Parts: sequence; structure tokens; C-alpha cells
Amino acid sequence: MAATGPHVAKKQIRKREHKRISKSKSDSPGRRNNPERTKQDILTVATKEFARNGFTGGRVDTIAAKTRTTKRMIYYYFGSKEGLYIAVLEKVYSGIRAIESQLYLEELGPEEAIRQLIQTTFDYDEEHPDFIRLVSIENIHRAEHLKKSGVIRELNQAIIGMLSAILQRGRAQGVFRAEIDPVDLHMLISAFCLFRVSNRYTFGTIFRRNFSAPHVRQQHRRIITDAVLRFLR
Amino acid sequence: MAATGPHVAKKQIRKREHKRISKSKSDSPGRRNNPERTKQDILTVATKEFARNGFTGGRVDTIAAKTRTTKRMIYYYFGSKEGLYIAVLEKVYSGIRAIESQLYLEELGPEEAIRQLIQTTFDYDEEHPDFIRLVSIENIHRAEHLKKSGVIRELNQAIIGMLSAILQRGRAQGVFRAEIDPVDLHMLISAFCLFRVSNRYTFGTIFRRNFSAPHVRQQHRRIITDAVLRFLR
Amino acid sequence: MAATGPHVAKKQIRKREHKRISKSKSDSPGRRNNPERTKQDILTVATKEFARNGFTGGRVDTIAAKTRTTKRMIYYYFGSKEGLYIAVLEKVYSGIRAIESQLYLEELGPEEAIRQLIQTTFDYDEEHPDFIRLVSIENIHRAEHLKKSGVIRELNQAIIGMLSAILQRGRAQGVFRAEIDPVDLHMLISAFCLFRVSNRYTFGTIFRRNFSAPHVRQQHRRIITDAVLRFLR
Amino acid sequence: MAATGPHVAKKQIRKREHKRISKSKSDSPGRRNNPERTKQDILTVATKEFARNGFTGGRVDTIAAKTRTTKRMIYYYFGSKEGLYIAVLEKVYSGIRAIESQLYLEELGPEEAIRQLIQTTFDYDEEHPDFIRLVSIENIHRAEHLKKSGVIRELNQAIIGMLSAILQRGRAQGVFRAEIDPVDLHMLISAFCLFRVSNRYTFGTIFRRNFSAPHVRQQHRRIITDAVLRFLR
DNA sequence: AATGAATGAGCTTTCATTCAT
DNA sequence: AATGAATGAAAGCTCATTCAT
Repeated sequence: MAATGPHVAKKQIRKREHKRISKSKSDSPGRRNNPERTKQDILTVATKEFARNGFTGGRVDTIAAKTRTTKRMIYYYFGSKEGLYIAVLEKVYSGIRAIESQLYLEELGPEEAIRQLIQTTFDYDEEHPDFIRLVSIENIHRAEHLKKSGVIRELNQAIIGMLSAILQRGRAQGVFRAEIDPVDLHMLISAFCLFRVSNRYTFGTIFRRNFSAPHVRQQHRRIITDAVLRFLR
Repeated sequence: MAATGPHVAKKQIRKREHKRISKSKSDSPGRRNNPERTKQDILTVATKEFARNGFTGGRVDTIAAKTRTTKRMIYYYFGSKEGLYIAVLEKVYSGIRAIESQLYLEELGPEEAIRQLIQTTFDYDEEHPDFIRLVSIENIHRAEHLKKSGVIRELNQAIIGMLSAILQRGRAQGVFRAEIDPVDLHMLISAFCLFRVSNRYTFGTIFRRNFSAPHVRQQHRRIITDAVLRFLR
Repeated sequence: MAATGPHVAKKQIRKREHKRISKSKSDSPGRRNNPERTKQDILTVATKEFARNGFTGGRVDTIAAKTRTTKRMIYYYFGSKEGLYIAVLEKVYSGIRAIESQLYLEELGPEEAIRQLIQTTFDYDEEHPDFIRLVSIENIHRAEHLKKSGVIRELNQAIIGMLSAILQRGRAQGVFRAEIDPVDLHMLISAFCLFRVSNRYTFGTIFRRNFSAPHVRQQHRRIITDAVLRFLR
Repeated sequence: MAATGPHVAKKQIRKREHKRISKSKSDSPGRRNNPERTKQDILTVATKEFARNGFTGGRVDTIAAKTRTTKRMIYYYFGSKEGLYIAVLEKVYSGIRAIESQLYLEELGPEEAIRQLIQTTFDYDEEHPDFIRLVSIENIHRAEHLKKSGVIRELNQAIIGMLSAILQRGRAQGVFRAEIDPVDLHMLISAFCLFRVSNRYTFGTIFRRNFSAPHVRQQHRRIITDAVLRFLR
């Protein structure tokens, strides 16, 4: 074992050189040295792939092919297909939270606050079908992946606090009736807003409705707002 | 190493024996000679498998293994994995139609008819999670399989006719307000009833609600009935 | 769902035809229709591969390439790499058993019987280095695969019975001393015969002995026979 | 999602912190600046890993994870997986030599010297299964790595010289018979002592013997001592 | 002297489907 | 009418090693 010094390589037989043709510094300045960007790149592509084809149907190969990186890097950064999928879930769930936290509903009257909240939820769901699809997919999987993420659970508690405050103010002002559970209210709103997006394919096919049409959207927005406010009064 | 057959992973099934036992057609009327029963057997198993794991996640091998028949027979009778899946969809969609057609709501007052309809829908969804799951799964697939089935579209039109009649009677009696579209009303009801079942995993995980608990179920039934009736008045 | 009849295929889009060029009956009469031969073919190749490179180092691809069949068939017949490996173990262990069972030592005097047994063991080990290697490999794996095979354990019990009988006769005739455990005796013999083969590479390298040389082999045979008989007297 | 680093599967190791803590060389004498200690650390971990899983089965990643250092350092100090493995071999082979060189058998009578030597070998093998396993592993690899190490060959010659001297003395005193080759004698002893350890898994599984049991150990020690001495007389 | 970041190549296994009678 | 045997294609994942400073 002789001295302590570092190992001096003896063999230099490599067999992979052929593919490494052009690797000058100016070539691809975006890839190396910017791991965060690479991760975000993967995440964006993966979100689409999983939203489109589900967890089982989503292909790691397909994701890699649409990325600046290779399949190997997906495993380097996310460990497994499931690890990547969970990261996607965390990303999309944090998106809706970010919106909700910027509503500033305290300054509005109770009815107006509810109205605002419903419309924000409604529009967000309409404009983020990938999020809705991922939630559906995760429900098909009995939330087994979501359960593994400690992050998500904490993310979405804020909305209940907000609803609770609005309900209390409404009761104090005599405009809302008593004993409405905020979680149930959240469900009543979510159910409708989500259903429009998540079930539009079967519902639309069977009843020949195109939910993307602007006037349908307007009408649905009015319906859910109307139904909820009448329910609360 | 025994016989020559292929590797059998988990269970050592009968299969190979019957060759010796039932040589002539008249011998065992159980399996052979009863194609309809075999088809139903396959369909029942497939419904569970697809509901549990989705279309992509569902395995033809798994279905075959849980059946009295072999994998080959699935292809013989249903042509492909998709053919089997569509047959499953047709079966479960015809189930809810059967229920709805036996309601006899014409004899009830408008409010009572709506109440009855909601509760039936609510209970049916609660008790048939496999149906709800298959609808969700089909939506993930953008209803591409459902569209290939001419049968289903016709199945679920009846409910709209029924709602339309009730609304008309309600308007005539002055208990319901005008200009409520029956399809929208169906959606308002369906959204809530379905959501409770389809999204119980993510919603339940995040907000720590157990939707299976009897008192939660009772409360939800009251909420949707209440919300719809107030909306209609 | 219409009638009961079998499915009539609608799409016939296939994309793999190109490779299936010549598949006339006369082409390869050995492959199809003869699963047992195919299995044996795989087993023979796998024995060499695993003996050469170990369980971890052995490659399923390599085995498949050297076979008349494809990699897929290995999984069809043996279920997994481990399944194949265990089948190999069972095959080679049954080989030595077969030899031992044909010795007919009862007709010989005790000393002569022992002498015969040792020489048979010695020669078998010398001539079947693959078997010895597989045993070594299995020991590196702490016999975890061997334990999964119910067959092997029963295979090698016969030798103990034989040794026991010889020892008893020897004691009765007064040529062997008392209280020799047959399992220990089997180990004394096996240890030497096996070691020559299993450790010839390190031992040979360090002490510069070539165990394959005929005169070395003769000498070793004399040594172990001599040592055992002196031990028994 | 926190920081940018790669996916870490099982444990969240320190690593990244030390950069901030020990900036100057004088700061923390623990890790940096002590290459010999780092090398020994790697070597100790690698010995276990290779002994447990073989050369092919041993994982560079696993070794690195259990070390104070990173995977990169293994390559820095040992050049390759094989380089590290050879270093391990050299380490363990030098261990047995060290023991043997401290026996001082010249002062004992020939029989007693042999007795002593056998028991030392027996106990050393019993207590150093990792060494035995590495020897087996190296034999599986046909000693291809050992051959690359010039060191080892010289290490283990001493034992032959010692045996030779004892045999000569024994012959001179008339207690040992003539014409016993010291290398063969070494093999007779080694075979048994090694076999007990190297083949205990398969032998133990098939014949249901637990070689770790104290009374079995005692009996085996008696057997090999007895057999060898009777062989020499 | 020392190291964080990246990776090409290849591994085992699975899946829906067809062949051939 | 019914079926045992066979399979191409691709999926997820791992491994020792080098890049670039």
C-alpha cells in the first residue's frame, strides 16, 4: 500500500468517447452548472406528462426526452418515478395555496368575501386543468403518494382558517346562519368547481355540453355563487 | 422441476387438470359450454381490477388469474384490453340508469321529488365507489373509451327528462323559480355526491375528515339537499 | 353488449412484422413445440454463466444470447433470474446425488467402501468445477437461494445414510474405532476434495501449485484416502 | 423541495456542512489533512462490504455512504473499485501472516508444534469469517485480482517454511513419517479449517448442523488435530 | 489536495398480444 | 368453439466512473 498519496490511474481505456463530440463551454450554457434550473425543467415536463397520462401511464423516458437532460438525471435528482411524481404534486398543490394566500378577504364584507373566494377558486380550477387532473389521479391511487409528502398537508390548511373567519363575521353581522362547518363549506364550493373540470369529458360526452364555452362558464359561475350564498343565508 | 409448463408465480391453479376430467362436452357443464357465464365472470373481475387500478394500471394477467378462465379467453370474447374495459364501462353505467328508472317521482310533489332524487343519487354514489372510480378514470382518459361506446350515451338521458318534468311542475306550482336548466341542476347534485366519493382520499387526507363515518354522511346528505332546494326556490 | 359470440377483431394494425421473416415449419424444428428441450437448453447455458460469473455477475442477457430462445422465454419458464438460478442449483445438486446413489458400497468391505467413496467424491469434484463453484457462490450468498428450494435438502441426505452403514459395519468388524459421526466424516472428506477445486486459484497462485497436473492429483487422492482411513482406524 | 442537491435515498448525511466550518487547514484536524485516516476508514468499510456481497455485488455507493468521505474520494485514493478491492485483499491477507509469524513453534516438540499450528489456524478462521469469505470470493474470480498484487504472494510463504522445519524435526526424532510435502500438509489443515467457515451455509442447511455451536466447534477442532497427527505418524 | 455534479451503458422485469392448432 | 404456448417491445432503475474546477 506504500505511501499515502492519491491513486495514480494506470489504465485509461474508455469506450464512450464517441458520443462526447462537442462539449466546448459555449455550447450549452444552460445545462451544466445550473442544477436548480434543470430540476425545474424536469418538473415542468413531468407535470404535463403525469397530468396527461397518470402516474402509471406517465413514462420516465418520455419526460426525459422532452427535457434538456437525460433520464439518468431524473433519478439523480428525484430518486424514482414516484419521487418525481410526489415533487410534481407538491408543486401543483403549492400553486393554489399561493393564490389563496393573496386574496386579502378580511377587508371585504362577508358575502362579498365568499363571492370573491368562489370566483377565485372557480377560475383557478378552470385555468389549471392539469392540477385538477393530478388531484383526480391521486384519488385513483387512494392518495398513497400524497400521504408520503409531509409538505402538502400543511399547505392547504389556510383556506379553512379563512373560511372560518368569514363565517364568523357573517354570523356576527347577522347575514349568515349559524352552524355551518367551514370544511363542509369548502367542500360544497370545491365539489362544483372541480367537477366542472374533472368530469367534463364524461359529463360533456353524455349530455353534450361544452364546458369550455364562455357562456356556459359564466352561467356555472353564477350557479355556484348563487347556490352557496343562498345556502349560507 | 417437474412438468414443462411455464412459470406460475403466485397460485397453483387448477386449469391443467380439467383436460383429463372433462373430455367430452357433456361431462362438466360448469365451465365449457357456458360462454355467457364465462363472460360475466370475466366482466365482474375486470370491473374490480379496473376500478382499483385504472385502465393503464389494470392488468390483463391479474384479471385472468382471478377468473375461472384463461387470459386467452379474454381476447377471444372481448378482443382487447380496451374492449373489455369498454364492456365494463357499459355495465356500470347501465346500473345507475336502472336505479333512476325505478324512482316514480311523478307521484310526488316537486320538492319531495327533488329530495328523493338527491338522496337516491347520494346513496347510490356512496354505495358504488367502483362506479365513481371508473367515471373518474374515464375522465382521466378524456372519455376516449366511452366515446367509442354508442350504448352509454343513450343510457343516461332519462335523468334529464325527469328533472325537466319536476322543474316544470315546480314552476307551475310557484315553488321553484324560473330558468333553471335541468342539466345544470343535475350537475349541481352530481358534483357534490360524486366529489364526496371520488375525492375522499385527497380531501380526507388534507383536512382529516373520514367521509365513511355515519354522522358525516348524514350531515352531507342534509347539506346537499338543503343547498339544492334553497337554490331552486 | 349484444349477443354472446366471440369478439370479432376490428383493428389489425401490427408493427412488428418485419422481423418475422422466415417462419416456415422446416426452419427451426427444435424450438417451438419442444418446451422441455428449450428449458434444458436454457438451464445448460445458465449453469455455465452462473458458475463463471456468480449470481450477481451472471447476466440474463448473456444467457439468452447463447440460447436458442429469447430473454423473454427465460422469464416465461423460470419467472425470474433467481428462479433460474435456483433451478440451476437443483440441477447440479441432483447430479452428485445421482452418482452417489449408484455406488453399491454394501458389497464391499468397510475400508474398501470408504476408499471407493472418497475416490468417487474426489473425482467428481475434480471433474465438475462448475458444481463446486456454484456451491461456493451459494455460500457467499449465505445459502439464501438454496434455502428456498425444498428439493435440494432431501437430495443429499442419502450420503449420510451410506456413511453411517459403512461405519457401523466397520465397528462391528473391529476395523474402525467407535464414535465417529457420519456427518463429521462426510465433512472431513468433502472439505479436502472441495478445497482442491474451490480454492485452487488463490492457493495455487500463492504456493505456485498447479492442481490440474496429473501427478498432483494422484498425490492428493492418496493423501485424503490415507488421512481418512488412518483417522477411522 | 428545499435545496438543489441530488436525491439522497436513506440518510441525510453531514457532508455539506463542513465546508463552512473548517475553512482554514488548522481549523478541524478531524477529517481534512488526515488522508491516512480517511484511507483506513474507507478500507474498513470496504472490507465489510466486499466480504458481505462479493466483488461484483459490493457497491461503491454503499461503501461511500458508510464512510466519513464521499464516493469521489474512493476514486481519488484507490483509482477504481478494483483498486479498492485489491487493497482490501492485501489488508486481510497480511492479517493472517501477522498471526503466523508470532507463533514461535521452534521451542515446541514436533507434535505439539503441529497441534498449536492447527489450533491457531482453526481459531483464526473461525473468528475471521470475512477473511475466509474474501478468499472464497477471490477464488470465484479465479484470483484475477490477487494476481495483480505483488504484495500478497510474498506474504504467505512463511507458513511453508515453518511447516517444513517442523516436519524435518519430526522426521529426525522419528515421530513423523518421511515424505510429507509441507504444502500438502498446509492444504490438509487449511481445507478443513476453511471449509467449516466457507461452506457452513450450504452444508449447514443441507445437514442441519450449526457450526457456531461451541460443542460442534470443540469436536471439529479435535477431529482435524487427530486426523492430521495420525496422518503424520 | 480535494470534490460536487453529472452520466453512458446496461440491467432485470413486465405487458398486452398473437401464433398455431 | 376454444386454447396452450410463445413473444417483441419497452419500462423503471442501477452502476462504476468521469467532468470540471
